[in-house]
Amino acid sequence: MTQTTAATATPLASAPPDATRVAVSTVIFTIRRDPRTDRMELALPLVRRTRDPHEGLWALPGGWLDVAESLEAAASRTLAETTGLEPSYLEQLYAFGAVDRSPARVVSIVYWALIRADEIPDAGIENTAWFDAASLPRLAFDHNEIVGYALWRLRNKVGYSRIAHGLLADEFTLAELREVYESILGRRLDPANFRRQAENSGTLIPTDRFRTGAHRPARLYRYDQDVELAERGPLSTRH
Amino acid sequence: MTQTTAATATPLASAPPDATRVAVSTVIFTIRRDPRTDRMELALPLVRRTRDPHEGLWALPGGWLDVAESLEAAASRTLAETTGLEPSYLEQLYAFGAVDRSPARVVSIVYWALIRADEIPDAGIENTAWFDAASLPRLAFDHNEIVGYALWRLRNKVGYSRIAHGLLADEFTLAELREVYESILGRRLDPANFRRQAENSGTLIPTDRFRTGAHRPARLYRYDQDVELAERGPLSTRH
DNA sequence: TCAAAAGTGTTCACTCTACACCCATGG
DNA sequence: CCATGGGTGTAGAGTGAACACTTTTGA
Repeated sequence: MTQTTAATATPLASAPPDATRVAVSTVIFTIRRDPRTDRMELALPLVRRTRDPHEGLWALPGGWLDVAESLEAAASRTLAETTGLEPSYLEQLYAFGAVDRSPARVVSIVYWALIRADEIPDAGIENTAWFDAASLPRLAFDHNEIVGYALWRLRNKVGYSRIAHGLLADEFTLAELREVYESILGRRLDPANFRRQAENSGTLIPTDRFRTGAHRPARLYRYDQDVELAERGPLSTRH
Repeated sequence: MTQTTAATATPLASAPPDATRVAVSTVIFTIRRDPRTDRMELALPLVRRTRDPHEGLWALPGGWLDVAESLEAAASRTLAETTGLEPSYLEQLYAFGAVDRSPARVVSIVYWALIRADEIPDAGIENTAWFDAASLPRLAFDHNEIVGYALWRLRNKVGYSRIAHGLLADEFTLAELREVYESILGRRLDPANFRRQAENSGTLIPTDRFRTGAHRPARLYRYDQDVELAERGPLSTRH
């Protein structure tokens, strides 16, 4: 089972033939209100491929790893280059390295990220579009599988950490926070019990401000910055 | 920030100059009884480096990724080549890719594994030795950090999954299982409560056999194979 | 018969869940 | 004043920690 040695002309400028190349991709979620159902839903940006493998299909934003940059730096850079986004949360997801996942041998280090809706530039970028995470088209390479895993991790992690933070503005009501959890977990949560859990988590700071609307005003909360740092695993040296 | 084009002569046989290379390493734990303290402890095999970067220091078993093998296959192969071990549990840990973690640019996909003491070949392998996971010497590259992260993951995962299985023989007493948990978590567990939790987990099958010893014989248990499969995440296509 | 591990029972504190209920606001 | 979401109270089920207690064996 050896790799073909035909020196095909590839558009990958400095790629040595016959070598394994390292790519970096990012699954980046935001949350938005579906105007039709009026429900919050997870969305992610995809980039339309303009070159040969899977040309025309949508793919995760990403690019090649530079020799002089770390994996996380590469994820940030390629994400910004393809989508213009600079997420507030970025974490390594998994390294995908099946031999047949691309015509050439590519190992992809995939990151996943969260971004607040207000951090998304208004001006769309050429060949980039946002999709409902629950109903994606067929994507290039193994990217459907990758998004599925990212969703699994997001749902998992929301259960024991405060990552919902990455999807909300600085101040938010408990109902807004609950809506984030509901759309990630895909089920309704009891407002009364959610409130108690959130208040007892020790990570929320009530403010003196209220969100006024059609009904009784709701208190605005902030996340406790101090808790933020303690929560990360042993690998997080960033920030 | 462009790539340097100097063609340096490197000892890495088929390495294209100036490219990022992909390595695979494995942190593989077993459990053994420390003859001095009579306590169970986690141990892992290390390989003494015989070449230039960090020659003489101990390092994790591993090697280069082959162009025609998957990441997991490479982890299994390099582990077998350097230590002769074939673990019963193998899972991807993390991809390490800091620019300065090696003189050359190397991205390491690190796996972690568990192996039962009875699966370890008696005959030691040249340049390989087992170390107490709690008191390691200074290792080559960033391998101390990697082992630390693997320990963190192991402790984490033992809380919500049944991986302790990978460290025990087919049949075991609850006291043996408890000792595994105690050595992983680093603290004593109440035998009575541990028994109830284990029995109520639905993953243990009591046998009719008993382990006889100095005192009252203890019932032997097996793990339920059916539960095994359901427990894995969405990525596990193996087996 | 005694030490020690195997195994059982009970209590307390805490958490999750369901759901009844009161409060405050805009219309 | 009333519909609606904000916010509180409370009772039941379930779980984990602590620990007293009984059972069974080898020495």
